[in-house]
Amino acid sequence: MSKELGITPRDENYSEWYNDLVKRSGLADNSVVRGCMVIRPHGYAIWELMQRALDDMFKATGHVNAYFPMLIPKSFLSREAEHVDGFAKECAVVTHHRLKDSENGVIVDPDARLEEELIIRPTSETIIWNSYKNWIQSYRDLPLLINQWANVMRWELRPRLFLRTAEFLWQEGHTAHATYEEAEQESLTILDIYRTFAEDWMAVPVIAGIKSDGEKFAGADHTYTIEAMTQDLRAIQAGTSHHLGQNFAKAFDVTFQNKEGKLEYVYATSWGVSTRLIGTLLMVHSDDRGLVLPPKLAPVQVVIIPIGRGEQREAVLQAADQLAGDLKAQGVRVKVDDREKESPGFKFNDWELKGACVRVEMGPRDLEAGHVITARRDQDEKVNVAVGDAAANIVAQLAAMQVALLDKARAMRDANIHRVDTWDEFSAQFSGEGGGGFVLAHWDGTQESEDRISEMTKATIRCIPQVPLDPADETPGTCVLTGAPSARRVIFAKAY
RNA sequence: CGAGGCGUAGCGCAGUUGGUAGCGCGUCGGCUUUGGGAGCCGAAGGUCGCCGGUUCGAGCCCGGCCGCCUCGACCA
Repeated sequence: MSKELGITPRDENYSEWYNDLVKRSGLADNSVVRGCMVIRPHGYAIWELMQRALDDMFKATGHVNAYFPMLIPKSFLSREAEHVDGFAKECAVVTHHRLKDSENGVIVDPDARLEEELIIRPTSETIIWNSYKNWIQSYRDLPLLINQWANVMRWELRPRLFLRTAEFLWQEGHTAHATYEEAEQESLTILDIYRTFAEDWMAVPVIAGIKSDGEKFAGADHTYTIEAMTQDLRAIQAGTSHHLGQNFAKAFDVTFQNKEGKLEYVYATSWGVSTRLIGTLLMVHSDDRGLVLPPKLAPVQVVIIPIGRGEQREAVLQAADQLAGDLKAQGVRVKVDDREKESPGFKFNDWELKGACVRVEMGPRDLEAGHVITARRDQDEKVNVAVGDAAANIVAQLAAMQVALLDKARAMRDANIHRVDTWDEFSAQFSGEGGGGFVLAHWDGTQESEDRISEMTKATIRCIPQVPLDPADETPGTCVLTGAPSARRVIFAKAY
């Protein structure tokens, strides 16, 4: 059946499954430009739902939105040494501002070379801090809590739809604070928003923690992250929140006068989540029949499929519209699929592919019996529901599904977290084709060990959990590679 | 940037020894049909990735180029 639907089964080839899923479900296409993607309406609708939920949470914690330009003077990138190192290899550069005709078609006009080349933002710290310099003079100007929704470009050599594209959509928060502690609090507040969003909206369980120095953001003092596990048992970084210390304030000379009248450099944070969240959502919940979306982020939560022709059709459609109206009144995103050309069977498959959470089948036989048939996307059974109870019942099913998806994903993840104490066990866990799950192991804290481990096993340190998964994980031990002392276990995994 | 694979109708693919370009799905028209991708009849649809070579003749052989996908090194 899956073959007919054009989706490669997961256990046959997981990455092909993912590509098929994205394309067949109508979320996105590859662009003619390598690495870029066309986000189609169904995919963009998911992004809009994500944006709304996150934006509300940012606003509720005192943030405001603004917009900064996409083009950044090349010189800005090199102000912060680590920052330029981190991004130099993947920047697109604007060099000219005019085209002209020639025999071979349109060409770049060599006379229109820019005096200073411009970088298409890979992230906006530099252009934003250049503005903050002008906006901040006094402690009264702080904190400055700004977010922007934007596109950015990182010239990826190996793109994957939603997971890693050259251009992607995201939000990036950039805040300025009077003290280190306040900036720390901000970065943790955001980390908690991300964790809450992942779990309560995406139904994706995540482990919040801090990145090792080797994995932190280029230019950050330290980086917090939320890490999820995909169905092929790899880790995926779903969001990051950085404490930038005074690095960017120093690079852009942003100082403020404190209450004592003394000049100080401000403290900064930056934080972001991207359209990668959509890829994460797919990787965690979807199956061989298509999208499985958590109700809170499903563009179509309920689809009603009227069955019957001729005289029957009119009555069925009327009943369908009635139910749709009842559901809409309760804030449910519902669609009546009244296409005449397609058969009911086609529609069942089509909406399973597109990830409608609850399907309602409604035909003459049901109307006569005074019920409708419902089917939850994450379950196999069909359930009869009395017409009078249908709206309330379906609303309850959506709520139950939201919870069930999180529970299922958490059970899957927890079953694939391993505690390992010897190098043999460790390397065995990551050998072979599988992702290997999350491995909690002791690490001596050195960059050298981190690099050697990733070289040998392809597994990297995903994070040091903020709260230990088990209190015993913070019992000192010895490094799984070197045997040197270690304060706590950290999470290793192969990552997207 | 390294290794492999693939470019033929909108999509998915076949194309034998070099001999007039095919199949399925979709599309369009007609009839019939609606409870898990319905049926029959008919029709439209092609720069065989591009350039060159071999040949009487190239989708097929040879050379070059371009693009895409998968896997590695780098990354949200």
